[in-house]
Amino acid sequence: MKDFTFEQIVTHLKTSGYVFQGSEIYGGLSNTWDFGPLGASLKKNIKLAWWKKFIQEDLNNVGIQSAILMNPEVWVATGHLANFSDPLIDCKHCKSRYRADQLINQVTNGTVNTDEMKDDDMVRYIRENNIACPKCGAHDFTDIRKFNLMFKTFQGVVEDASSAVYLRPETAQGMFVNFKNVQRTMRKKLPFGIGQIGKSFRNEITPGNFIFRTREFEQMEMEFFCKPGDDDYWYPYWRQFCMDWLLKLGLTEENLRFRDHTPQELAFYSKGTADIEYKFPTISWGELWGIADRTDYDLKRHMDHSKQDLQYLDPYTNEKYVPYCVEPAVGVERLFLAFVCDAYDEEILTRADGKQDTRIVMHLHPALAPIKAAVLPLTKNETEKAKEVYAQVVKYYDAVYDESGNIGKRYRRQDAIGTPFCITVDGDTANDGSVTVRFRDSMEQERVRIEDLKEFIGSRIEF
RNA sequence: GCGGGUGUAGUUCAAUGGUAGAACUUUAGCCUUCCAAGCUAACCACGCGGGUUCGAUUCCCGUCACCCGCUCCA
Repeated sequence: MKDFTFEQIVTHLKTSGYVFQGSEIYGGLSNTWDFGPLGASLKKNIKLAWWKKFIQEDLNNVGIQSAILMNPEVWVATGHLANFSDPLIDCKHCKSRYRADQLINQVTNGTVNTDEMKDDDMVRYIRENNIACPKCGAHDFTDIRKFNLMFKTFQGVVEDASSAVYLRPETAQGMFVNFKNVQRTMRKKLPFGIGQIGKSFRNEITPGNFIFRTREFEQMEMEFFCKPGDDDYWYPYWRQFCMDWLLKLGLTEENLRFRDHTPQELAFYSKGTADIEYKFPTISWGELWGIADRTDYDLKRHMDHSKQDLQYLDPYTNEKYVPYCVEPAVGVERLFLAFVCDAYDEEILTRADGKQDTRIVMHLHPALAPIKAAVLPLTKNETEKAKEVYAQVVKYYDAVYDESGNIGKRYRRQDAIGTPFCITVDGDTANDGSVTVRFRDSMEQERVRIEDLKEFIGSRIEF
């Protein structure tokens, strides 16, 4: 029924104070985006909503905030330092780009084990076996160019190898390396989860689709630890929990689906991985949320490399074991985009004079709306009273005050940015102490006493 | 990174080898007063840097950014 293009929605976000191009006055910087006042508020609300359901309201779970910069050994342990760099080669003839290991695997049908090969070995293998470009058949490849997906920088004043550090490519490792700290200080028994929200950085080869894939992004991840075997219960549990959360916040069911990874797709350490995908306008299905059964892979790797014992002593059975872990990981910007795409609508209205005009409305869940309420004096006679009401409302909720233009225009402005409630102060307000609340979605109105506004709004932004 | 396309006010579109017009938006005022009305003003642009030229927004080169295709994933 709704049929808008991705571009339409992006334009609206850019022109209404949600998202700006990064470093715009300097001509921008590729694939960087800044969040304006509304975008920052929406992001904040998404994160609050996640934290509330996944951490605050869940007896088992706790939240942390770990450092972006970590000891580089962490990335040795996880394999990011070795494997996160793709060995890329280009065909000089037709300019196609391949991953050297995949090219060899493809041509040899996997009979050659590239895992053990170094870059030079692969280049030599390609040359000696006269491997041709699958596209154009030429035998003219560039050397391998390493493309490490981790951002590298230096800590301290000296830029040498010993001071190299990396911006984390995922927040997960902050949870794994703090497993013992959290378990001990919070006196946690299995099962329990550690969650966090924070920025991650990946030097993606191909970012794009607006804020869908960027090199700097924010993740909301949880590592849920349980007894080996119990993951058979918890993996589907969290898989469904994440979906329910999205539905509760108003995403359209038809635009959501699970995509379970096939056995061939699974990372070797994973017992199961499911993506929750969202159907974006124009760009269609894209991954929103990954829920993975990571077994004991990460903790074991860290045990090996750190020489620390990360086993859990089960107080009921006195068994010692390395917990299994289920990880729901979601990108904030992607969620942002999904919520906004789902909420965007243009309605055709017929005006009093018979002319038609278009109302842009963002039907965001009130819990997510960047501005909860706009306080509007009906005429300039009510500005003083309206400012008083505004001062009361803004103590509890994100609110704006607007007195410019006629009342209908001000309603429309709020519709376009997704404000669920407009509070209109009129001539009667001073006498009866009440205001008109106008609803974004239905455009209906209700009279509310000023002292009831806090509860009135509060009960409607709950989810 | 490679190939293809695009680049004029905040937005959507014009025009032009002699430095740009409009609509909507925004701001102020009048009028009206519960759904983008009307009137009067104001503000605002040739992505950036070179070259050719007496003169470049226009032609050429480079660069930057965005969009579409090849890889990855939240």
